[in-house]
Amino acid sequence: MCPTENDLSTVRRTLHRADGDSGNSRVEQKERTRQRLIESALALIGAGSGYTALSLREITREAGLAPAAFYRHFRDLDELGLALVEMGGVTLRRLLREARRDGIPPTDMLRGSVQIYRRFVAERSEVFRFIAGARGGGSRAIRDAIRTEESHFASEMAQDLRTLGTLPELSSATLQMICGLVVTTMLNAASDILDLPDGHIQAEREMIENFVRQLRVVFLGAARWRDD
Amino acid sequence: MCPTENDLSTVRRTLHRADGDSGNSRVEQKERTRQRLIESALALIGAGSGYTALSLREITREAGLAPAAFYRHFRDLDELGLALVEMGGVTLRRLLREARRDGIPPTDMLRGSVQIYRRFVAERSEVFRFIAGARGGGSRAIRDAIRTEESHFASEMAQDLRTLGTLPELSSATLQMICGLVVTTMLNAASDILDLPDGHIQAEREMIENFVRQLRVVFLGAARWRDD
DNA sequence: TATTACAGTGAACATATGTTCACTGAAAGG
DNA sequence: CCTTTCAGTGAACATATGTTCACTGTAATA
Repeated sequence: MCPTENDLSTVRRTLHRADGDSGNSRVEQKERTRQRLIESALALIGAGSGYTALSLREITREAGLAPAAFYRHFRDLDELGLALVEMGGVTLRRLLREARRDGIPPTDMLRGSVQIYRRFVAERSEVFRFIAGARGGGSRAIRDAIRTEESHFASEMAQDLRTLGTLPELSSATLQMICGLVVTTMLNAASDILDLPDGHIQAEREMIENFVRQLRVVFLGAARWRDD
Repeated sequence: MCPTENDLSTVRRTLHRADGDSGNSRVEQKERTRQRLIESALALIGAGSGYTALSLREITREAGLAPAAFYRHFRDLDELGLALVEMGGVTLRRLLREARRDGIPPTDMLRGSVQIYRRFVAERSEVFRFIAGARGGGSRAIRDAIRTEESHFASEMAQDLRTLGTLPELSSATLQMICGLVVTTMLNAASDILDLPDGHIQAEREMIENFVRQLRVVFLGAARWRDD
């Protein structure tokens, strides 16, 4: 009856979050299985099947849940897809952050950035697989969401170039246009890299080299650009 | 009863190929329904559903055939997909041919080419929808086939630039690399154009303008490029 | 402590799918 | 003319899918 008791136990549960992993409250548990669903979807994508080939039952099976449980977290597959898009967005943001933190190699800044990117694509390959697959394939809503995310990424990149003092005479609009070009080139390269027969490091080298050169062309053109 | 009668009718059918459409022989008939299957697939893609969402039964239904008839023409859906890729290839070749025939507008050759391209995308929208959708989404075999087709297209384009005398100081390898960049930019633009909410011609204008500017950056960079 | 909210279950449903098989009818060819 | 070939049929199959519903146990709450 004493009102403090329940408060205390609640608090205890809430505070114990340090040991075990990350909480036991009801909402936390729910959030955790939601994440489990998302990660199961990513795992399946990583295991080969494209996003469009994904089925609700497959995902819940992978997550160890009954099919009906899916509806407690997402209205339909597209909603799960949108969560994946968002996850793709944070991955890209992390990429930028990391590139910023590492600082740009003094001489060959382009090749350096590409190396970081290459590592990122390899490490979070499922995410890039998803984006590459759903960018043209998925439902309308998902394609739009991906486009939005790409655009945000391009803006952030333009902002970074600004702060870095690269291409100082270009207008913001032009910078944005150029970063858009860079982004599509990046995503296209990711898709190519992921489809490389593994082992053939020579083919990978060539592909990366081609990628670097394409970016060089873009920045060469950007430096030459005159707004009017 | 008279033996000539059958022969005559056969001959009549065979020779009459001029009127009606294109023949009645057994192989011709088969080829025609094969085409019907391909076009049904394209129609379904045009009507919204992505290539990966296509089903054998859906296609035969659209074509007015029993599901089992499909196997008389393709081993599985992927084989039909490869036929679609090839069709995409000839579409791109036609694009180049048409651009060549029309001749390049003296002053603004880039904007002119983009206009031709825009028209092509609009007219054969289903083909471009398919390519955009299957480029990242479809099965491994199909993605590879599309990549091959893109590469051929890039080569042919490089060849054209050579004959046209554009960028004369670039090596063939460099030219190929640059055309590769142009091709991915083109396909990306196609996918963007096709997703435009129709009616909004202002949005289309901006999108095309952005596309033109991106290509301008690429060619500006190409002109600046020095092989070493 | 008794009540409520609700994440997850398991069974059932209506529908779709790919693939098989023996078949039919008409064109092709000896 | 008689036989062979073969594109297309229609029914059946095993399997998959999305969605529903009444349910159960347990955490939250009052």
